[in-house]
Amino acid sequence: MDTRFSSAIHILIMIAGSEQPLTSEAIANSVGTNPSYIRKVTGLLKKKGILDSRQGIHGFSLLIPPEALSLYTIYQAINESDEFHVFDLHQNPNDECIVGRHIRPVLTETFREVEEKAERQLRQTTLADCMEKMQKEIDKSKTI
Amino acid sequence: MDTRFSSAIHILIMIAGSEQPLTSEAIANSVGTNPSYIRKVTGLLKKKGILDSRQGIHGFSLLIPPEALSLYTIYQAINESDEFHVFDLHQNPNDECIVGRHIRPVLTETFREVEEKAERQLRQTTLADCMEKMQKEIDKSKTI
DNA sequence: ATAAAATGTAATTGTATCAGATACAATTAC
DNA sequence: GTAATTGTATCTGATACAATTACATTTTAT
Repeated sequence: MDTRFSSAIHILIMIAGSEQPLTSEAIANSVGTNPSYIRKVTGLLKKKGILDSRQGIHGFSLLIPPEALSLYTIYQAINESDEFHVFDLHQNPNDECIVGRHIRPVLTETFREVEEKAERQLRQTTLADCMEKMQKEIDKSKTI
Repeated sequence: MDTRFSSAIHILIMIAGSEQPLTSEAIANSVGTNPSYIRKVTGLLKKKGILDSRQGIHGFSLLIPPEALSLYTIYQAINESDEFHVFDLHQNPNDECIVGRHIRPVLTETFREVEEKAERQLRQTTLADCMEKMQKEIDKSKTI
């Protein structure tokens, strides 16, 4: 199970919503994992210019405003890829068979049509949208 | 890499397009894998009522017309799940932290919105659509 | 009936990937 | 200079998929 994307959103919501600087240990405590894992994920986000951090006593800071940070950008950072793929193609279709010879472009195009729909939704959802949803959840829990 | 969905579509195009009965060995030859793997995949498709097969000399036969067989149905069969999931949630967010306490519904809802877009496209794409695309590929290769 | 052919199924191995954990070097703030 | 914290590498355990092998079961053909 790959939960890095899920964890990344959690991490970014924390960083975006905190006034005082957070340590990887504090974040790990909330995410429910260990500090090293947090650093691994923040390292990926840093590579993409999403956040900044420095060694020593410092903490993490967002470089992109939540309203401008799409989930797609986060996903790309985590997967270290500019392409968004949900489905994998089988690798050795046999060219000697007519189906094996022509299946690749069929699947590539068909899968792309599906992935494109998901990608569009990821592009138009921002970290701010997630933070807004979370605020509603918090409000909801208070009134009950 | 999970290529069962990709393989399943390949298998079903072959079965749908063949006049004479196919063996798992013949299918395996085209997909580029081994007969046992084909039987594992066809076994899943059979469970869902997508195709039929019998031991002995028989072959495989489609039970659902290609025009009525959506990729979503195939995906469900392969993954043995009625739910369509692209993203996994991290498992141990800490309830003692306000973010950890409320992150689950936020991510569940956000991911569902993305998955729903992909799901819709999978539902409205049929095996017949894939076969049509393949015919176009075949025609294209003939004219060149 | 018997043999051949084919699927059904289980078990094993190889391989890749992810999460968890630990350790330590590098860097910064005080 | 010291303490705190990130950066990074490594190791382990868990999980999942593909490939392979083997064999039981069932059906067809002769």
